[in-house]
Amino acid sequence: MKVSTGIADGLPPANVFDRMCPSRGVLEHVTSRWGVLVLGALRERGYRFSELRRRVSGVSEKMLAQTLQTLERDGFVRREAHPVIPPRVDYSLTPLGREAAELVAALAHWSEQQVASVVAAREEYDGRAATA
Amino acid sequence: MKVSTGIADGLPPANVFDRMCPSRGVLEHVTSRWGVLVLGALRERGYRFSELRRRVSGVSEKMLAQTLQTLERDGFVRREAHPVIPPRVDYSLTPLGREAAELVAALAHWSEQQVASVVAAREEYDGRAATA
DNA sequence: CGGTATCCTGAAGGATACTG
DNA sequence: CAGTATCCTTCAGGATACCG
Repeated sequence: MKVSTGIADGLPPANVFDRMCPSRGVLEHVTSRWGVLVLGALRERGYRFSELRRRVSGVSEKMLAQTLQTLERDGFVRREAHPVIPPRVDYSLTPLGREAAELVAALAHWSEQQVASVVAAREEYDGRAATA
Repeated sequence: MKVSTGIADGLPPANVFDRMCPSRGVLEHVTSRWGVLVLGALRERGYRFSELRRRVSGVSEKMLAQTLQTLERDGFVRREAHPVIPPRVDYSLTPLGREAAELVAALAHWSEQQVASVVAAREEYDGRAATA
């Protein structure tokens, strides 16, 4: 255990982005690589930790835990730990988290709609670049 | 100059995210650290390179150039180089880019609105964490 | 099961110098 | 002015091992 980087010791951020406007940090969290995917999954229903791990393909335990902690700390995700054996922890969206998830989903949905246009634009660009 | 990493040689992406759904790449670009800020600035009006550099505080020449190239390649930004001395290059949004900018701005705006709630949630969380 | 702790690497990105 | 080239640092994040 090294000294503290800030926040809750050893936990997620405390990075350089924090020097920018604070809303930027919020944006960072919800649009982060795993943030979008976790919010996207939780938009449908609540999930347990390992359900999420399978649902969000490719995420490591570490990053899932970290992402969930960040989103929980920001008030977007509610964590319910059931004191049973084996342990069972449920994650779901708070009302605030649902708003975030809807906005992110809108952006993600738009991205899917426009992906063809973007690919076309890229080919046109690459074509010009090669010719030039 | 090393071998090619893919795209237009030495240029921006070709990263691991590309293995995910392609719309993910689009999302990445528009929500990237400098992507949001550049789109945000260009939403108001067109800018020249060094105007943008001053407008988007903290961005390095390298990252601004890279961000603009990525956004241009995706078809979000139009680049107009005027063959004069000294050189003059204008950047502006394409219609597609404007759509992206509006959605990102919506998310950014929401983040600003909710920043107080988020900070409150964080303090509550940190308080519980410290007590526990 | 649901995590945490540690180590390590690859990629993002800043600083600086140079160019058409 | 509007970039490109190069070097170098920082850090997100994967692999692995371990714990309540």
